[in-house]
Amino acid sequence: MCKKPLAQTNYISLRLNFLNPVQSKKMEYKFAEIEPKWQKYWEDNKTFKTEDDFSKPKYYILDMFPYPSGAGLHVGHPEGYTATDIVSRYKRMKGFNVLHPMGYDAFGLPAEQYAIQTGTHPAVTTQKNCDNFRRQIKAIGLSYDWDREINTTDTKYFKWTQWIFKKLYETWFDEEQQKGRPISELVIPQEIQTKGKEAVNEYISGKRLAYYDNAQVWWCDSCKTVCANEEVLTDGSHEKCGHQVLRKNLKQWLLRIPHYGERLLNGLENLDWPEGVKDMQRNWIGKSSGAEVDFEIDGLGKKLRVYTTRPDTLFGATYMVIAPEHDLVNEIVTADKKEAVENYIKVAALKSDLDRTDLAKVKTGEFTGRYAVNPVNKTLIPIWVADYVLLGYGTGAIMAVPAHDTRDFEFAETFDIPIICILDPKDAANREEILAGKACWTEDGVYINSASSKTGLDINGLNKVAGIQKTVEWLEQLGIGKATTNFKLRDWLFSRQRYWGEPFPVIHWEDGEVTLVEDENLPLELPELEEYKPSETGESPLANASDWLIVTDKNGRKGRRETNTMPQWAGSCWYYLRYIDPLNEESIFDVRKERYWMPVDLYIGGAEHAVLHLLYSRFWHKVLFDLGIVSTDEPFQKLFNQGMILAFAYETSTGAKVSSDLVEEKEGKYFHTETGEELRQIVAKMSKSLKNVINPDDVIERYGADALRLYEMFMGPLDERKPWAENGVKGVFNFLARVYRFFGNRENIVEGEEDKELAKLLHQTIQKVELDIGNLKFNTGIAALMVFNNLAIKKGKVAKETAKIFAKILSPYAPHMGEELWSMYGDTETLAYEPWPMVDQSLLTEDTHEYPVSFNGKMRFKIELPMDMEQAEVEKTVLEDPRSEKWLEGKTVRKFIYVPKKIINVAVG
RNA sequence: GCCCGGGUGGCGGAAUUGGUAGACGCGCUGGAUUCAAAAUCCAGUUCCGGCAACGGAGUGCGGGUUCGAUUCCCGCCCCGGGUACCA
Repeated sequence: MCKKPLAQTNYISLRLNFLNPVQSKKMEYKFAEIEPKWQKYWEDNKTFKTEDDFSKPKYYILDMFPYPSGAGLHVGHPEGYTATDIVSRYKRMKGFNVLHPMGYDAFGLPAEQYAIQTGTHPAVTTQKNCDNFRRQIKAIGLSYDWDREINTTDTKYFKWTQWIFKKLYETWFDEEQQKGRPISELVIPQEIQTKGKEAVNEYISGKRLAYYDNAQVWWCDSCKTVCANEEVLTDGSHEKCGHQVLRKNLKQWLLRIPHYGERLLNGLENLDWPEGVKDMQRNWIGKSSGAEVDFEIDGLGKKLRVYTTRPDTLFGATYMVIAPEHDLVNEIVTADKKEAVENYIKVAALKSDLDRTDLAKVKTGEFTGRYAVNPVNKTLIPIWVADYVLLGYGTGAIMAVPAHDTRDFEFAETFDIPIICILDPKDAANREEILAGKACWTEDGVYINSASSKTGLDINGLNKVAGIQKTVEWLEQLGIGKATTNFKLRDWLFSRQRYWGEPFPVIHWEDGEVTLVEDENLPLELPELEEYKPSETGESPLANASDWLIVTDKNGRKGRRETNTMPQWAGSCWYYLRYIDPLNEESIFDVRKERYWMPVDLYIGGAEHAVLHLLYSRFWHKVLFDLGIVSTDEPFQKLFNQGMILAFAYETSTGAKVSSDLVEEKEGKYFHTETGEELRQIVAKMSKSLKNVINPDDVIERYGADALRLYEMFMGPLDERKPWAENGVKGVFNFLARVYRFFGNRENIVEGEEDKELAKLLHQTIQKVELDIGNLKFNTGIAALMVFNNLAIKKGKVAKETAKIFAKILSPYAPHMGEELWSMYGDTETLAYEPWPMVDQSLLTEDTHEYPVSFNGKMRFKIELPMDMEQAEVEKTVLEDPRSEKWLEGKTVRKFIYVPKKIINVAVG
C-alpha cells in the first residue's frame, strides 16, 4: 500500500463526525452503530434459521468451508462468502427455502506443529481459531444458519467420517454393472475358495475400495516425519528444514478411486461447472483407449505385456522398454548385462519423481541383452530398461515406435536404435525427413511398410482409425492382445502419520486378522498425549499412546489399533451432507431431508480445489449413491470458482521486491522512502514479506461490513483475479454514504406517484440486479444500483414505494443498510423474507428509440425514431436529415442497413 | 511441451455475445461551499489537433470475413493457472 494516509484521514474525520452532534443531525452514515445492531437482531431472532419445510422449493447454496488458520480471515474468504450470501438473500426473497451453512475444516498440520512446539493440545488451538473465524465471519453480516455449524474435528462429526470409511472398506466395485456393491454380495470364485480362508481374505482385500498395503512416502530423517508431496522442493529437500528427504515404505491405507474413473468422467457431462475445471478433472482422470499386446521374450518362454494407444504402429516397433521396477527385469537381463542394468536400476531408484521427469530431459537407459519377438512380423527387437517408462501406468512396459512417438524418437536417437517410418505424412512440410526416419510424426497419415507375409497382417494404405481397428481385431483373433482402456488416475493414498486427524476405526490383531470398530463404538476418539512428536519408526504419534493403542478381545486375543490417521480430505469429502441434518445422532442424516436438499444447487470456492477436493468428494458421493445412502449421483450441480484477490506490490527496475511500508506515492509515481529510487507498481499475491496483506477486520472498522461486501463484489468479475485497492473501498463507501444521506432522510421520501423517468430506471434496475445475481455478475449489478442512486439524488425526491423497492434490491448486497432503511420506512419485521419486487414491463417498453446513425461504420449522429416506422420511411428520414448531407456529398448510397432497436448504418461510396 | 484462462483509458473494470467502445467506480483538473482544511455538491476527463464546433486515431501485434469486429476466422507476441516422459 502506498503510504499516503488518505483512508486514515477519512476514518479519523468520520469518527470526529460521529462525535459532532451538529454533523450527526445531517444523516451521517454511522455504520459502526447500524451494523452491529442488525447483526444482533438477526442473531436474537434466528432470522436465518432454516426449517425443513418440504412444501417449499429448496435452494442449497454452499461455500467451501475454511481451514481455520491462526492468521484469521483474509480478504479472499469474504469474496466467495459474500457472493453466496447475495444469492442466498435473493433466493429467500424469491420464496425459496434456502440452506446456507458454514463450518470448519479444522484438522490439519499447523495445529499439530504448534502442539509439538508448545505442548498445547491441537483441539485447544483449533477451538480458539474457530472462535476467531466465527467472530470475523459474523462481522460481515452473512446470513448463515449458525445452528448448523459443523467442525470436522468434532467427535460427533467424525464419527460419521469413520462410518463412511467403514462403508468404503466394505464395498467392492462391480465392473460389469459399473457400480459399488457391498462385500457381502461379492461372489468368491470356486478356485479361490478351495485354497482356504487366507486366499479368500486376500481375494476380498483385492476388491475392497479401501485396502491396506505398503506404499512409498517421503520421509525427512531430520524432522522424523513424513512429508506431503508439496512439502518436498524440486531439489529433493524438505521445505521446512532443508534436509534431503528419502523414500520410505510404510503401511498405508489406499482407496481404489480408479475403479470409478469412467463414472467420474461421464458424470461431468451434465454438471453446470466451468469448462476449465471439467477439463482439469478429465485430464487428471486421464482416460486413454488402446490395446494390451503380448510379446514373446526370445529364449525365456515368457511373455512381456505392453499397453499401447497405437497398436496400429506395431510394424514400426524397433525396441521395447520396461520400467526399472518391473517384476521381469531380473529374468530378462542376460548375464553379461547384469551389472550394468543393476547399476542403472540403483541410480534410477534414488531419483525423485521430478528428477525422472522434468530435470531429466536427456533420456537414459540400459540394454538388457535380451530380445522380444514383434508379433506382427516376427522380427527380433531389443529390450531396454529405461526410467522414462513408469511402473504405475499401463503394464510398466512399452513397445517403442520411434518414428511416431516423440519420447521413443529421442531415446532411439540417443542410443542409435533404428527408426522405421510406417506412416506416410502426406502433407507434412518435412515429409522427406520423416520418411527417412530423421524426424518424428505423430499425426495421421497412410500406412507404408505395414504388411508381413509371415503373419498375414496388412494395413498398408489405411489411415489411423482403420489401422487401429484392423490391428486390434487381428490381435484379439490370435489371442495375443485385446482392446483396453487405461486411467492416469492412481489409487488414493488415504493415510497420514499424524496425530491431528480422524483415527481409522481399525484393529490389527496379533493373528493377522483385521477388524473394524463396531458402529456402536464409534466415534473412535483420539487419545490424550503428552508428546505430539512422531515416533522414531515413522509411525504417527498415536503409536506412543499405549493405553489407547493395545486392545484385547473377549477371548484374550491382543490387537493393536491403526496408528495412521485420515488425511484432511476426509472431513471435507462429505461435509455438505452433514449440514442437512447436523445434530442427528442416530444416523448420518435423515433420508427425507437428504432427498429434499440434495444436490447442492450452487457451490462456490477457490479454483485450487478444482481437482482433488472435488474429485474425491464426487468419488465418495458416488459410492454412497451406489449403496443407496444418498439419492443423487453427483453432489454439486453448479460450481463456480472465485478468482484470487491480489494486492499491489512494488519492485525496483531490477525486479527486486520492496516491502510496501518502504514505498511512498508522489503524483501517481512510486518511490523508495530510503533510496528515493522510482519503483514499478505490480500485482502480486498478498504476503507477509511484502507487507501488503489486507485484514477484513481493519476494512470493517474503517468502512463497515456493507462497504467490505460491496467492494469485494465491485472489484471485478467474481471468477477473475484482481488486485485490492483501498481507494476502491472508499468508492463504494461513498456510494453507501450517499444512499444513506438521501434515502435515510425522510424529507426526501414523499407520498404519491413516482417521476416517470425515475420509475422507468427503477424497474430497469430491478431487472438488471436480478439478472446479474442469476449470472453471478455482481459488479455490474452494483453499478446499476449506483446509477439509480445518482438519478434519485439528482431528482431530489422519491416516492416512498420507490424507496422501499430500492431498499429491497440493495439489501442482498448491503443487508445492514437494507434493514436500516426498511425499518425507517415503518416496517417492524426484517426485510429478509419480503418478496422481491416485480418488474413492471409496461414501464420498460418504448415506442421510440434513439438510433446511432453511422456512415461506413463510423457513428456520426443520433436520431430518435418511432419503433414501428417502416424501413422505407426510416431511410427517407435519415437520408433527408440535414446532418447526413455532409457524409453523402458526392457519394452514392450503396446500402442502407436498419436494424430495429439497434443501429442504422449507411454504406456510401 | 501440452491443456485451460486472459490482454480494452492514468487505474479496477463495462459493452444486451456481430451493432453508439470506455457504463460504474477510483484518480486527476476546474468550480461552489469554508477563515482554512476535511467532508459535501457541480462540471470535465481515451489519445492527438483545435478556444470551440469538429476532425483523425484507437480494444496486445499482423492479416481476413462483414454494411459494421473488443466480439467471428487464420498466423504471431505477452501474462496467469493447471500438468509433467501416462506409452
